[in-house]
Amino acid sequence: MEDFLKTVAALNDETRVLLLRFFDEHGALCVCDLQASFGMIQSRLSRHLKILKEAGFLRVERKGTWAYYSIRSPLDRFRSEAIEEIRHLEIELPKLQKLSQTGECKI
Amino acid sequence: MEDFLKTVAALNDETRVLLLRFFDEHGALCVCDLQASFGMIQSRLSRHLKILKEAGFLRVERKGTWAYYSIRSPLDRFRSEAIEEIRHLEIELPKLQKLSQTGECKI
DNA sequence: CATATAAATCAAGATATGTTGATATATTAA
DNA sequence: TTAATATATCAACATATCTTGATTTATATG
Repeated sequence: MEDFLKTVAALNDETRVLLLRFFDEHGALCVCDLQASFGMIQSRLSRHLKILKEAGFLRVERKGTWAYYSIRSPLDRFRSEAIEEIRHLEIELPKLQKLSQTGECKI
Repeated sequence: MEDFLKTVAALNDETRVLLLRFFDEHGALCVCDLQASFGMIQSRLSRHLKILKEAGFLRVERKGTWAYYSIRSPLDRFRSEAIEEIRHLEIELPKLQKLSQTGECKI
């Protein structure tokens, strides 16, 4: 029960749904990429990424000071179905700004 | 997005997960059956049933003063998967007290 | 009609969650 | 070591959600 509630609680926020969809489309991204793409402040993103990670949706890989988040694989059945559902939502996502790759990340 | 968030919000509460599992096991039940079975007050149950209904999980059929709730059928894919997931949770449910059938419902 | 029962709704308080700005931590490089 | 950058965490406030008890609504019955 605890695990299930943590999973659905993670899904129960528009920002986190947008993030999951963004990762689903673009793969691994670091926080500053998301800051640039979504125009959100860093503490807000860190919080949501932590919730998604602890709910089993995301994994993190550190490279220097960067933290690259991506959708965990494999996902169990229910989480996969959730991602699939999110994949088919009609939502407008921001354009990807991948600053971490070009070294422009000084936000 | 709105519909998806409403669906996961409905799942994001232990009481509602227990109710869904209870309906999954026992079929149609009225509010007073649930009051007797769960030992919860009526306003609390009515609120949760309304949320589950408006999220597309339950339907209601009125018979006199009774309102019989049951899991809606057919459910779309994601809601079905949610029910399936809930079906496999290791949770302890109360024993069913079906007062509405025996006419004992005077709570 | 008046009364009784089942269910829905409302108001108030408690708890949880999200946002922001400030601060702390970690890594890299001078 | 010091400074700079990226990320994480914290504190304060705002908003949302849950619970309860009281009230309202709807139906059935005398």
